Amino acid sequence: MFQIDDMKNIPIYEQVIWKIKELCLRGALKPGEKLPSVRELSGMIIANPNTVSKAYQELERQGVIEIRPGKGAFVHARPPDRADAGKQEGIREQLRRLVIEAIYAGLTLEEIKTWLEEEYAQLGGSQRA
Amino acid sequence: MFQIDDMKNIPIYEQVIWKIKELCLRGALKPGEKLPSVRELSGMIIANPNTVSKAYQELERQGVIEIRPGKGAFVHARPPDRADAGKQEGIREQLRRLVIEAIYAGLTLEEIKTWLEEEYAQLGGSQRA
Amino acid sequence: MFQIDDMKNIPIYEQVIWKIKELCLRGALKPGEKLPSVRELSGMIIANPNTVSKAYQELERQGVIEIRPGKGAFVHARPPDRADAGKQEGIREQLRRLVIEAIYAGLTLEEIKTWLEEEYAQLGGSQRA
Amino acid sequence: MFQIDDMKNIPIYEQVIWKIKELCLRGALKPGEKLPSVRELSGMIIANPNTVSKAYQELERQGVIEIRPGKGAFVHARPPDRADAGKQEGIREQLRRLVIEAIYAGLTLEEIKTWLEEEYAQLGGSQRA
DNA sequence: GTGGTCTAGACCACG
DNA sequence: GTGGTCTAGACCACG
Repeated sequence: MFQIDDMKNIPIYEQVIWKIKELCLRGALKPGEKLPSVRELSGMIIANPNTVSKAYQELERQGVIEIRPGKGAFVHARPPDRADAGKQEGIREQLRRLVIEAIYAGLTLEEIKTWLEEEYAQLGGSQRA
Repeated sequence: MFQIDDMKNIPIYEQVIWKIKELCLRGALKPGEKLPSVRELSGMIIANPNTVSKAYQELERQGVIEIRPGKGAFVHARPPDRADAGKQEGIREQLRRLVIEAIYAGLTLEEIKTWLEEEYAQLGGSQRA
Repeated sequence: MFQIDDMKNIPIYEQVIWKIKELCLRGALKPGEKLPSVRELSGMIIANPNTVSKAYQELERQGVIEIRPGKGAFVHARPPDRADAGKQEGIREQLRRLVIEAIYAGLTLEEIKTWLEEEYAQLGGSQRA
Repeated sequence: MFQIDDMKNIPIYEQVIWKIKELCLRGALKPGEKLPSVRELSGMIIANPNTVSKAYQELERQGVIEIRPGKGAFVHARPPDRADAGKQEGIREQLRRLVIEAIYAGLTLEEIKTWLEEEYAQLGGSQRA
């Protein structure tokens, strides 16, 4: 569930951030639910508690979770649906680079679109749109 | 043309790589065409020659350009259409993360798809697909 | 009356201390009046009795209340008007930091002064000054 | 200049944040100016580089400085003058607590106002208002 | 038991 | 030389 693949050059704390966001979107982690403690999770993924703590703090800053010191970390109740213009532009920039790489990898527009739909569906996007 | 914005924490050499790939895909740089020399380009974008050199070497490794020692760097004739399974999986992984961020930024599937199509079209993808 | 909002990371026992001091200053708690027992108050605000007990002990240390073992806690008769030099310096330090944050938040001197006057008035400061 | 007094219970990294903000407001650090490197500053104040780094990253997040990895940290060019409603409410809350403490320390409204004006003036607030 | 802070020290990418 | 990441481990406040 919290299995982290040590991917190539992607910082562990970012992988933790993405994994938890993914679990929240899939509904595997529900609003109000308690996350594993910093120590528990660091033990599970064999990482340093500081690394996990850094991920949790960034997740709180992004409004995904809420940290109650001494109590633990909890999935934030209010769903994240703000439309941040700056963030959206950053995502478009990422998309631009992804398309460049995709074309060089021999992928067609249709293939990418299919993947996109699959990933969106797996993240429960259909419930939102 | 080779204008590099020092974007948020993206290494300059990666920006150079993407920019040259983009220009190749758009047809602004044609197969066989000579690229600016390392010194010329580093002067244009006010970057360290080592940085540009690193970008060129990576571009050659990826088969995008060819470096002929003493002659310069040239856009590779062979069009980029190989299907690298490992690379494709990496792209899918990128796409997964992009979708997670997009949902948290309040974007719908349709919006992302529209962007995808626009970016693909701008890179001359229609000629390939 | 003793409603405690679990504010952003401010320890509950400190919130209790401030709330009781505020009620004393406003006159809602009068000199000699009996405070709720530790158990009563911890029940009201849904907090650990240890937490409330810690707040009461700190309030006694500061001379705000008096704890008579077996009898309960009472608002201290002696009004709080001693001039503690060390404490005043600490307050000035707090003020310095507050002003820094206020300027960065776009507040003007006049706005802060107005707030200051309002807060002072609400705490019955006019009776003293 | 970067002297940090190890105050009672205030985290070192927060003290660094305040000190740098103060220096920026006073004009001792000018827009575009380079801050000491993480290692330099950590040596100056006898703290761990990680602690200074944490302060710098928070300062960047707040828009006070800009970190260019490999280059250093620089005072942000655009002045911070956004009016964040949430932040302003937090400041008012701080002010409320400060007034409570001030009254218990025997300070009058006039004394606090005078301090406020002095601190504001020292931070170059007159240039803004 | 929980998260927060901090140290000491290592290695790495970028330029 | 610079900041970024990470580990190992310590101590502390809160409840």
